[in-house]
Amino acid sequence: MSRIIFLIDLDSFYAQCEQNRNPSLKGKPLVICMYSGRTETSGAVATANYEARALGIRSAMPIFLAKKKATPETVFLPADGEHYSQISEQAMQVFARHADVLEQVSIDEAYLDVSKKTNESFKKAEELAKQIKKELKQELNLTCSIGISSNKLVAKIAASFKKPDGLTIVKPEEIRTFLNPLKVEKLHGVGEVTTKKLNELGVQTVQQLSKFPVHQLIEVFGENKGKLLHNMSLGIDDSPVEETKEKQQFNTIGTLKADSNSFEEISPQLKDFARKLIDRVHEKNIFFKTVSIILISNKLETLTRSKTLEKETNELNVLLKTSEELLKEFFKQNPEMKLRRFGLRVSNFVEQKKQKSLFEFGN
DNA sequence: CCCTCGATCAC
DNA sequence: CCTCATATCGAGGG
Repeated sequence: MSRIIFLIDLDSFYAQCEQNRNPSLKGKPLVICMYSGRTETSGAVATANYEARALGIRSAMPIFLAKKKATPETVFLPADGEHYSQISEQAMQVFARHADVLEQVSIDEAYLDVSKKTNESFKKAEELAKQIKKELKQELNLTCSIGISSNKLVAKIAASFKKPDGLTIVKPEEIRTFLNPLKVEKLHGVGEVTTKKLNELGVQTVQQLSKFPVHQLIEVFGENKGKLLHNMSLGIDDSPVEETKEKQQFNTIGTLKADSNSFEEISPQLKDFARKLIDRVHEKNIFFKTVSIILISNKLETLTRSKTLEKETNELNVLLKTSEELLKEFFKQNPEMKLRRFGLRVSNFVEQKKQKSLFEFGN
């Protein structure tokens, strides 16, 4: 029962979208930015196209730093999320036509289980991947990178192996050889902190990780992550490609005009965010039980405070009152703490209670 | 098993 | 002086 899994990644997606609606941008370094609105250049890079990456500009980089690296012809544009979402939906529809199961993991990435469609043949899988690339180019003028293997873990790494417009196939018998020489940080879920800890244990490569005693990994990283690291090092990942599921939380966060420890100064933003979240709650016809405030200090520490309600709700007033209380209580405990950013979250969603029909009532 | 909160990851 | 949104884990306390 071997599977064939694709991970498809749309290349520097936001930049491609912008270049398609304004072809004069083609060939130039292009940087798509999330501006925080505090100063002219405060914010971060969302996407840099390959010409901009050649200048050393990377996503998540502060905009002012990107500007230092930019050449005169470099173009900076604000992100237009609405537009990218629309294009993303169309791309996902192309993928869906060719998948047994489609799991969208972000605006520009999706896993496809194509085991049945390809009759478990990697030869057919390669043809299918080329067909998807062709349709994506013809219909939306987009390029993508595709990784193919027998599980999600390896498909994901394979997709990053050659970019942009790449296609990398790793058959089951090639997995160990493919993974062994890679640095541990190539594994999904191994970021800066985990890499540092592993390096301190003398583990740099996936091969070294595979030889490291699993019980010791569990001691250092806990039950779940320890086992996960061990399995990943062996190329083992049985997690299924699952139809994209409903979100379990909504949050929205923004940067304050100036650092503040005043409830009154933050209140307007709180109200604005509460309305935004309630709109989404109503759209999806759901109820939430937990309200959180998200606080980021001027020292960039993240704090959260939350309250779980007695009863689920979808009311603006309840959200407002609860989050206001949380924020007031926070400042009472931490009067000196200046906040740079502030946000709200609703979570712990409950299925909407349907009215029992009269018919059901009697039974 | 539930709640709270911080940490980590990665888009 | 560094965006925004989501999921998952673990510890600590019920």
